[in-house]
Amino acid sequence: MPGPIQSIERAAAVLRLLARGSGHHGLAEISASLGLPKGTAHGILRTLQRVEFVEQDQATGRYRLGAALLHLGTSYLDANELRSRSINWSDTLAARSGQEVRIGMHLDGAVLVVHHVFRPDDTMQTLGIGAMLPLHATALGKVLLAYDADLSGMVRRRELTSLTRRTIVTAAALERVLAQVRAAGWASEAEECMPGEASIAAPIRVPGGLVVGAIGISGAVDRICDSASRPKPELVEQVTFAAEAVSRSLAAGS
Amino acid sequence: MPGPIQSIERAAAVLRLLARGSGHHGLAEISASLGLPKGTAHGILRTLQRVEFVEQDQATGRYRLGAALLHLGTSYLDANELRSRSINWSDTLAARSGQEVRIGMHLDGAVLVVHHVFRPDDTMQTLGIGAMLPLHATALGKVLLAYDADLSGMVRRRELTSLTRRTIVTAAALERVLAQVRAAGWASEAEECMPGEASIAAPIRVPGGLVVGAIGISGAVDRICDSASRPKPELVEQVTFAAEAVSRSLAAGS
DNA sequence: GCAAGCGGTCGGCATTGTCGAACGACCACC
DNA sequence: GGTGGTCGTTCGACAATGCCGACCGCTTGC
Repeated sequence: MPGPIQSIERAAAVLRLLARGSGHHGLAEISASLGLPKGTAHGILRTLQRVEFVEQDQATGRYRLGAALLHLGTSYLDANELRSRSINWSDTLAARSGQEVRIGMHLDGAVLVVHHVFRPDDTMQTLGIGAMLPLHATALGKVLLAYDADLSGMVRRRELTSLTRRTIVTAAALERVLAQVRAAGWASEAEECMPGEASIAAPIRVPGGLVVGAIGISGAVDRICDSASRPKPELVEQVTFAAEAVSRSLAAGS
Repeated sequence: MPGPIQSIERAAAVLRLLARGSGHHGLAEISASLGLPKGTAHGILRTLQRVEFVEQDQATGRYRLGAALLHLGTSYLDANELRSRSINWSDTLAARSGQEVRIGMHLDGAVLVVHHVFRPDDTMQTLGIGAMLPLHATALGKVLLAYDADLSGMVRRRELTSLTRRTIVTAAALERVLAQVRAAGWASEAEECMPGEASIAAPIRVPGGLVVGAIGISGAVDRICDSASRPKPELVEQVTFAAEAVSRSLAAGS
């Protein structure tokens, strides 16, 4: 792959940096974080501002993400085949299981949520589309790791951040779990990401077997697991069924 | 404002182009649309692909938007003060009026929807966050036009596309309506955007009076308007009240 | 009141991206 | 089954482009 364009890569790095911390970032902070001279960083920000990818706080002069990105993000959703193919089956799965449903795919060392169906009974839940979840502490993430050797290799070299007392933090333990996932064809997690919460997920494949995403349910531990702290078999069956249905739908469509 | 960076502006133009049409675009089409040599367009796309702002269809070689944009879009939402300040009042307005509520702001000659509350009774509605609505055919858009001279000047020089039989298509008629909006402090629309649908909106201001957004309700014509085809006064009052509440919240916070 | 930090500006230098032509793969149509 | 057209991609020479570090005016916090 011949030379990528430097300024565009830098602009993307600026946007990624602004996306972290969800607050306002100063020019000095940005240029220091990326190791760029102030003048260079300012030129990039000035240009991103012109195209409304970045906004500047009039009072403080600090920078934040711009409105044009919101429209680009939803335009991506409209064109995303994984999402459009899985919407119907997600609703079905949510109704049958009585739990909230998420579709995730890999992005940048994390799980990107591309679709989210609220739990049928509950009303107020925060919209999760576009959120990033940890790979090693969610059922969705374990599925993506289990079927992507490059990805699991990358994660193994990284520190596994502990989110609860139950989070898997050693590479060896994670590898054992991933082997189980590959053997079983589905993954689960109980209180490894959030106390009191558990989840189950299964892989979505394209023809040829490549795993492009995962579908899963999540909810209170006592709703997802039985008395022996094992995922309820009927829920596992519902999730794997939905995953296969979406995979078939991806294969059929185009 | 000294020189913007050419390649970044071009990359942004590519992304905007890909966002239109929601489908897959070929390299030749992109380079032709932007008036760039094929080689140059390819370099930009190659770089955008590296940072996952763009994906390429393995089979056809065509390009589409990438997953990283989804996360940037939702990160923008998290940091957007207009949205966070208006969430509570939007829920209240939806409950009182019984209609769906939208918060809009100006982006690139259109209305960008930054928040959306479903109609309380109805269940299945498509999520509207991130959508772009026409300025001249929606109540939200009329509000934004009425209080932004630059914007209304820009729109006046543009062809007003007709969406229904009732859409305002002449600059003179639009200017008359905008004067009424300024006089009344709110805007309405009936079947100018979609047959059978009507809407009411009012401006959201920051301290100093600058209009930064609009909040409005929309629904079936016979729910929004009375028998004389005029917006129901009690709904107008609820909308303007909500708009002022959000404006006060913006003033108080930060 | 001073100094340290901020965001913003400027202009010389050379690195960087631009550009048009050529390449191989693919498809569709004679 | 050739064959023309179109697709995405590569390459290398040129010079226009964007990079960079020093400098400016301003606010903020000692």
